[in-house]
Amino acid sequence: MENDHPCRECTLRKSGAFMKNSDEEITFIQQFKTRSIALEPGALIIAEGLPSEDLYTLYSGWAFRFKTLSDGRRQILNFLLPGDFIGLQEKMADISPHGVEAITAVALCRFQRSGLWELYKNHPGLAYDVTWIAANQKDVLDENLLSVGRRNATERVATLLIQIYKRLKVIGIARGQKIDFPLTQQHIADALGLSLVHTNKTLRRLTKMGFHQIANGELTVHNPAALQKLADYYASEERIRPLI
Amino acid sequence: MENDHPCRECTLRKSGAFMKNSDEEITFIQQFKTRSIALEPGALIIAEGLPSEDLYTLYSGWAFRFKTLSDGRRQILNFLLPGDFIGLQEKMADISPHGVEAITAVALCRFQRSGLWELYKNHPGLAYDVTWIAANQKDVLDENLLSVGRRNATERVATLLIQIYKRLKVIGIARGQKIDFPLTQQHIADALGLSLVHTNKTLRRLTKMGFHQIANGELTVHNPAALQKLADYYASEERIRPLI
DNA sequence: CGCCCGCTATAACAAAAGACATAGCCTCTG
DNA sequence: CAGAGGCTATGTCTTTTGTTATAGCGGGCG
Repeated sequence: MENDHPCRECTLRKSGAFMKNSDEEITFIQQFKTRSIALEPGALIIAEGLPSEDLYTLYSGWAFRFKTLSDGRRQILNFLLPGDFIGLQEKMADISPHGVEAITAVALCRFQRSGLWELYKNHPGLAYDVTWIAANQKDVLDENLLSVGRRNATERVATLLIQIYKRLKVIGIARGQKIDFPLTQQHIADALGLSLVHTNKTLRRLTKMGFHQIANGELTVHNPAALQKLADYYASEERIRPLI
Repeated sequence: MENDHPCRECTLRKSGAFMKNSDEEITFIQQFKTRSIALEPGALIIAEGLPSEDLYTLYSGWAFRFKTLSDGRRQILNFLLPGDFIGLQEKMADISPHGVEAITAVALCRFQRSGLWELYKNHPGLAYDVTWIAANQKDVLDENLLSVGRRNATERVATLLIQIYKRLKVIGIARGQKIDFPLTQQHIADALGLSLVHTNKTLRRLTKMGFHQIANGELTVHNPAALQKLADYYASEERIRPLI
């Protein structure tokens, strides 16, 4: 499996959504990367409460981070899309305080834990990028916390749809107003702190009002601007970000 | 105001809750620090949606990060206690996606924006610490998102009380089962995604059940273990963490 | 080919949380 | 020292969300 996806050829890198790295940095990232991994839909990438040795970049597919309460209630913390970095906090704390699960089939670039320190010592630019990524993930969580804490069900669902739509658009895997959409209503409910039934009703309502349509694993957003207004969602535009 | 709190003498550093730094690192931090700032209760430290130039460490007092929707609904993202680093994400994105407000009188150590790059270039250990801090803040947000998304009102309030109690205990400013507690019920409501009235009723219920008492700006936790169980809150122990 | 299972859909009812109204207490201030 | 304003407290009623039950659709598999 080695070098099946050389970083220099990385299609994500070529999408224009990510910052350019120097040749030297790409060489280091390539060497830092130990292998590629392919996993089935539903596979557990990191188990909640267990030590986790590795760092990953999600190369393709969808995944999510989650936490559960002892009686099984589950909260999805955020969705992971291509280009997202996985495992930062686990790296820092030995035991992962949350799990990570694949939604679709996913491809991951795996990095060795020990290489991180060398990255900090010899590649301050990349080190800065890692912090950038961590801070960015925090912003995403802030936005989710605002949704779950203060938006009603309709606004929450609208926010989720528009957020994902925009994230996919930036990395260039949207097709006009259509995107791939592998989430089940249960995923959406768990991410928004709603029950499955109420999520279903809310989605139906939005569809009836003409905002969107979900069919055959595809989401169509008919009027992104209107949806955004309904959601009261005006986060700053997705910016060009680092890719490790 | 310069050097009114020399880092080498920092009482936080001496509390044992934070990682030791080398002499050289402390010298750098001292030089990185431009001044100390004292603010009144209620002061706005960082405005939502405005550029923010600076980085801070909260030296004493309480503050909180927040976001608001356009109609005024406010979500408190997390509370900031002594030793917490402020401004990481703002640094990364020029415009702060959230505000920071003082609850009590606060003292802040201010750092110059430009120094951060030098920190990454010449002090990889400290750079690593900065990432550690960002990742840790993410874990705190994860926990809050779990609360707001999946815990009921009683569990949420219990979680908040026990969390703050433990955080203050670690930095050595608890007095047995008592801690200073400057939060109003409105702060608690805004942090937990509840209405003020419902927060009040929930707090009363917990007090009547004998779990805690709030009076004269002090919180007494009568039975931390029982409260923790009620909250279904079993986050890993607070660990020794870096201090910049 | 038929059955099971995962997912969506919907109705009826229950519970949790929110909204509104009102009151009391305390501190600050003119 | 009287009034205003911030905070806590509590009752009543409304709304939102959750729960339980049931049904249908479609794909995968024995």
